[in-house]
Amino acid sequence: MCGVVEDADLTRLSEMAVECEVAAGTAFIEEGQAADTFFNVTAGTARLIKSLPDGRRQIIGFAGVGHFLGLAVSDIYAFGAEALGPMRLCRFSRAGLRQLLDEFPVMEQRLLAVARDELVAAQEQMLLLGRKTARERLASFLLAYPRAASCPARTEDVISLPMTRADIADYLGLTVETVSRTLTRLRTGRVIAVPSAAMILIRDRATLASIAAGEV
Amino acid sequence: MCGVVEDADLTRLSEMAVECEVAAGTAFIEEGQAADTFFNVTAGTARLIKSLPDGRRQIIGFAGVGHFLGLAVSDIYAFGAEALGPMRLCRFSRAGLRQLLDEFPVMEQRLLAVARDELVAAQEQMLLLGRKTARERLASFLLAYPRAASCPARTEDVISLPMTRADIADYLGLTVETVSRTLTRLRTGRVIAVPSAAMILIRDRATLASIAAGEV
DNA sequence: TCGGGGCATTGATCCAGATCATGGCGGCCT
DNA sequence: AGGCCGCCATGATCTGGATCAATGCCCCGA
Repeated sequence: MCGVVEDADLTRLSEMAVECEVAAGTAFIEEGQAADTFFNVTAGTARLIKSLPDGRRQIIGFAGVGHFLGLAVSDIYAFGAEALGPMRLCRFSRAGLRQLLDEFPVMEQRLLAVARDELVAAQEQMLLLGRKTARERLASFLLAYPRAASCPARTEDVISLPMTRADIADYLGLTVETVSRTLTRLRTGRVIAVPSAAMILIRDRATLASIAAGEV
Repeated sequence: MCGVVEDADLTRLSEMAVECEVAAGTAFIEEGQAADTFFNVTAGTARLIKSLPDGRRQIIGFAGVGHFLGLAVSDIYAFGAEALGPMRLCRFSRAGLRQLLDEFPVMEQRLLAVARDELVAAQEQMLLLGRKTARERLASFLLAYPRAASCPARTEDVISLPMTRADIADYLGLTVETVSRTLTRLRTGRVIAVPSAAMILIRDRATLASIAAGEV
């Protein structure tokens, strides 16, 4: 689970934290390992991954600045986390969380609100993964990602993607090839522009929204 | 969002509730409508549905006895709910919830725990919908459904299904035909038995678990 | 400036599961 | 008891996206 808290609490939190940096690509949470610590992202973005034994992987989300990671339900991490690029993290013990929650009861409400938001997002993603076409998935992603990411793009219609095509594919339940082809078709259809691989411009938001909703 | 609370709170809750019955098939929560009330299931099971404009639907979960429904994040229901069979419900105003939470601060913690459990389940379902084959999806469903449902089957290996094949299909992101064929193959392979359409026996749990994990 | 390695794109072919079509069964209502 | 209707099973065919296979491009380091 991950989420955002207010600055006031973050200050108090930081007193209990150990700051650390991780290099690009580092897997700093491993699915199935003992969940003794949790993290707050202070710089960079992580991909959150669930895997099958044969290597198939599903990215269940991306965690940007401010998000909490590793607040597992059980004693074991339900998913892994890997740095998309260089990251900065604050590391806490789970005991520290209990202490903080006792100190700031309002935190409980905040965590609940965050969990609900994530649940809503997860339910939307189930609809996407279960019933949408590749084209609809990409359109939905391009519309929803900027909101989900903590650092929105420079303008409304410029999307800066810190992840690779393979990550997008694993997030949308597709293959790299299909993501690439589908983006090309959206580009050909003048719905988006792709000045560089990591940057996408929305040229026709209304059409993109229609596609995302399955109306085209 | 839905979940289970303790008897003590349920007693207090019931003082604020309006009991009501709904017939099989009734859509008692409509996706997109104003979320002014919420419900607690006291008998029966509901399917929770998200739909696309053209009629495609994804069932995001099943809510059995004890589950809360309609605790929307926004003022609008994020998904609909329909009775699988005749149901009994307790109806509350959202104002009543605020009142209850103030009265029992511990409720907040409970709701958080419930939301987390559902989030974990939702993430597991994302892996299923994004990356598993039809066979793996059915195996996972047969193993996970009895735990998710509040009323477990008579014995460990007997699963009683209150929903149709179409519901299972919409839950697993498949078609009715694929669900039917896949169950037939599992039956032929002696992994399960299907004495009647609504009842499934697990004959080889170990194999079913291997299939669900993607090892076969 | 050049070379190499990791992305990304694009093309050709394949296949799991969707779609289309039919028949059978079981429960329920009259 | 009979008939009807909704659900389930199964067969035939189709197809969106996966898989297999090159090639291109960009960035970075020496």
